[in-house]
Amino acid sequence: MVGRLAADNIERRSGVSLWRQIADKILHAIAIGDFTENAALPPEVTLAERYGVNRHTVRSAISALVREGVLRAEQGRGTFVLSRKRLSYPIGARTRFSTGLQGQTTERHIVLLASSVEPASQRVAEGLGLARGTDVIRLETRGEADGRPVSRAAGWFEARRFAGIDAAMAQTGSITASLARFGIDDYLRQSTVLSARHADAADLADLDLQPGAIVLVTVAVNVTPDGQPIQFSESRFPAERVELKLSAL
Amino acid sequence: MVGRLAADNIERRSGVSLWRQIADKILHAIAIGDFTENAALPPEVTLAERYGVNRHTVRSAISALVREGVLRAEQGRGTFVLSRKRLSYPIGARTRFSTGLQGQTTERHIVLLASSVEPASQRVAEGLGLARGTDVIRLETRGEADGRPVSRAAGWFEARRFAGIDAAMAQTGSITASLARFGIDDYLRQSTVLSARHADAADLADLDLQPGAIVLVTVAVNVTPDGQPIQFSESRFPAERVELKLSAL
DNA sequence: TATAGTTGTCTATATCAATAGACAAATTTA
DNA sequence: TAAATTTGTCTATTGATATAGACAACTATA
Repeated sequence: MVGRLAADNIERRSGVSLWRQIADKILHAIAIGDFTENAALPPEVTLAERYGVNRHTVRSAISALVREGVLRAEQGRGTFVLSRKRLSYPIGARTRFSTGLQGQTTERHIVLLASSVEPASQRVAEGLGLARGTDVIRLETRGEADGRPVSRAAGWFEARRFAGIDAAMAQTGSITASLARFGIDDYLRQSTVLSARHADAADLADLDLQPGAIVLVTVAVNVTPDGQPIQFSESRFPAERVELKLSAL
Repeated sequence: MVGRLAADNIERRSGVSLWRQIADKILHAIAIGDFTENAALPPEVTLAERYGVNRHTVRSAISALVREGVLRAEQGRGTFVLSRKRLSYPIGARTRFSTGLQGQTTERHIVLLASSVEPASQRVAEGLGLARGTDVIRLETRGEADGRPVSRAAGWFEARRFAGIDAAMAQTGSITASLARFGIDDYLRQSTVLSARHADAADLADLDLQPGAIVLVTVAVNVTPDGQPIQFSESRFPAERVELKLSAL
């Protein structure tokens, strides 16, 4: 059994090249587990027939995925799958980065990329229940699991109340631990809004993606158990590596 | 104020044509509310400068969106926004199609596209807690709001227990009402797994999308209040028209 | 009623995407 | 070892994408 790559479904003159569409299909098949790690892809000629395209077009798709580190091609043998199934990232009332991926990865951590103080934009102010323009601290972070980037997030905190949270984050590598230093032992996810779009240039660089990739975007507010907003965040997840599992709240 | 279309972020030789990327950016800007209905887009020359492309490339993007019914171009005057902000589709313990969109739309309904009886696949069987191969009824539906398709779903029900649910659905146009005929007055969302991918040919046709569009995909299990699985479903939402709002359970 | 600003159309050219065919190079199998 | 299978490379051709420039057509306004 060679995996279930959908029959045709290829759109011409769509603004998306055929090789990119085929690469997406292969990525998706791997992501949902149709190909296990090290499994062989069907030969190029077979794929070309299945999609109704020229063999060279299939080769373009494959070589893009080889560049991305998803496939490995071996002359005379075949083309093999390197990456694994998508990670399942839980989202619920007590969404935490590290605990959520336990069991699926051997190692995970958060890197603080940058931090700054800035006046709250309209949506940040709304989310945190502050006046627009109030000083807030922005933390830019990247989540990594087994060496692969799995999330890219910006978090905003009221500057007056959480002065120094950037330093705490740099030290501890954990939002939860950093908030604990400000007397916050527990917090809940109040709201999450979810959307998807093509990765932009920043996403491509931060998450090590190739052009044309899709990112899942969550915009969320975390509150203390008594309902006080403490964090507004926007996170981006590479759709080809991560799915979101909505857990009971 | 002309709206905040992101500065550049255009990727060349990415497999996605420049005009498609620019169309996506305009769609996104409209979707998040940067342009209100009837607002004028910046002139073509301005957009071309902003993205660092030729005016003709911008025109390709715009004409694609005109074909999609998102924009209206008027010679001598400008190009104007027709579509509105994204709908916000709530997902929670009591996710229901109709009630969820109340207040955002004046009209919404579900169309039954097709139904069939089939042996349960591995994942359907797992979701419903049945043996693989058990007969299940599949209902293919499309959700529409104010005349625009907003969702495309497949739902699976155990055939023995819910014999005739296809007729009920055709009559009532409501899953909730159909389940009521089988003595199910309440049901809860047990699990939801969320992902995103490019729309395939079926999605394009069913949801009236253009190639290159992105769909949000949810795979969910609904259960009775005492935890008995009754429905397994896979839904697809056009990311350019819908965002998902995860509500408290 | 000019004039400036905007979209629409045309021609020409260069580059990317896709097809077609042939054959080389490496690996596995009979 | 020979044959079959599979990936790698090359040449050539066609159509879609993107750039460039010029000017027409229409609208609003000074």
